Amino acid sequence: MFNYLVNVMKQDEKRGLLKQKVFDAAFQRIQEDGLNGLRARDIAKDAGCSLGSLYNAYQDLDDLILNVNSRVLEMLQEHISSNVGKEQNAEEALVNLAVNYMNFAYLHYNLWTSLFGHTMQDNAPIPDWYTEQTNATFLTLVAPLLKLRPELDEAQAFILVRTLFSAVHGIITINLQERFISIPKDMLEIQLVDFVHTYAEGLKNKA
Amino acid sequence: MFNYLVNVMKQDEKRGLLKQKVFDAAFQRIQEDGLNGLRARDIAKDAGCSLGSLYNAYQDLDDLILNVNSRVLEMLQEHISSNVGKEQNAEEALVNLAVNYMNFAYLHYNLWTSLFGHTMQDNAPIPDWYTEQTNATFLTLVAPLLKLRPELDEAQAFILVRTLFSAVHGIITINLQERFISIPKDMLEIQLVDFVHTYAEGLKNKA
DNA sequence: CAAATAATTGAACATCGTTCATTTTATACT
DNA sequence: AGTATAAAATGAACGATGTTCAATTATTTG
Repeated sequence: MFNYLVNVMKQDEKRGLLKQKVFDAAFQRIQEDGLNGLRARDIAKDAGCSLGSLYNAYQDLDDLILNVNSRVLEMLQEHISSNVGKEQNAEEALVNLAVNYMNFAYLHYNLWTSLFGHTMQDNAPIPDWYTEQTNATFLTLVAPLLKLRPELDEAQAFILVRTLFSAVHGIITINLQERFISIPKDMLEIQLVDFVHTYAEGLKNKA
Repeated sequence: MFNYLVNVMKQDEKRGLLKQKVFDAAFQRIQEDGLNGLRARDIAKDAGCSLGSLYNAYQDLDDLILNVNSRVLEMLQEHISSNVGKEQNAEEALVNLAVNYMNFAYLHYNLWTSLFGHTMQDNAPIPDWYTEQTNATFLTLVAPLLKLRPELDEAQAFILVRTLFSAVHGIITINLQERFISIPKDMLEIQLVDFVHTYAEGLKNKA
C-alpha cells in the first residue's frame, strides 16, 4: 500500500523511508529478542530490503543500535517524569521518579537493558551526540526537583538526582540480573520506596 | 620449566594442568583486554595448546568465563571485606565496604565489568553453582554487619546489605560508564561516603 | 610389546558483520 | 523521448569467530 506515493517522492524522502523501516525492524527485534538476539540479516529481512542496504542506511550495527537506544532514552525520559512534579513535597517526587523508573524497566525490559548493556565494537568511542543526549536526559529530571526545592542550585540538584538515580538504577539492576536472587516486583517497589524515604530522611537531618 | 614433572604425573593431573593453563590465559586476556576482547584462538595460543583442546578443558567459552568470574568473585569478596569489622560502629563498616568496593572496581576494572557484563549465549540459563556462589558472596558481607548490629536478624541484615550494595554498585557503575559524565575517583569516593552516611542517617531516624 | 583407551589436534563448518563490484533505478540534459 | 549521468540497491564474497569431529598422537593396560 502507498507504493504509488513512492513515485512522487523525492530521493531523500525515499532514503528516509528505508532508514525508518530499518529502524523499526531493529527496534522491534531488540524489544522482542533483546540486544543479543539482534542479527543484521534478520533486520534486513524484516525491513524488506537487502543486507547491503542496511549499511546504506546506517554506518554499521553500532550506529543503528545507538539510534534505537536514543529513541529508548526519549521513551524513558517521557515515562519517568510522567505524573512527577504535582506532588506536595520533594520526597514524594523522588519516590515517584524511582517507581516510574522501575516500571519502565519491567515494562520494556529488553529495551532498558539495551541502553546499558550495549558496548561499541573494537572499543570505538561512543559518539558525542549520544553521550550528550544521555546526560541531557538527566538534566530534565533535575527540572521538577528544582521546582520543588528552589533552595538548591542546579549543580547541587544535579548531583542529588544523579546519585539517587544511580542508586535506584543499581537496586533495580541487581534485582533483575539472573545471577542474583530476585524478589517479586511488588516487593521491589516496597524496598525501593523505603530506600528513597530513608535516603530522603537522611538528607533532611543533614540540612 | 617443570616439564620433566609431566612425565611423572597421572593423567587427570595433566588434565588439570591444561585446564589451569587455559584458565590463566583467559583470566589474563579478560584482565588486559576486557571481556569483549576475548577470543578462543588467542586463549589457545596463550595457553600453548590447540584450539580444540579448549573445548576439551571447558564445555564452551561461557563455561570458561564463568570459571574466571568465579575467581573474580572470590577476589572481590576478599578485597571488599578487608579491614572491615574492626570499626567502632556499623556506619563506618558500611562506609568501608562501599569504598573497598569502589577501589576494587577501579583496580580491576575489566575483571569487575566481566562480572556484570557477561551474558550467556542463546539465553542459556546461568548454572546453579554460579548463582549460588554469587549470592553466597553477599552472605559473607552480612556477617561483619551482624557482628556490629546484633539486634538485626539475618534476613533483615541481608536485605539491608543487599540494598546498600546495589545502590553503591549503581553509583559506581553509572559513573564508570562511558556514556555518562564521569567524576574523578577521589570525588566519587567523597560522594560515595556522603551517600552511605546519608543513608545510614536515615536508617537511624527510622528506628 | 601389542592392544585398548584417552587426549590432542587442526581442518572444516556454520554463522556473523561488513564490503564492494555489479546491476537496477532514478534524475538531468538535449 | 532518448540518452547520459548519478544514485541506490543488491547479494555474492570476505574475514573473523565459536564450535565440532574424524584423524592422529600419546598413554595406559594386559
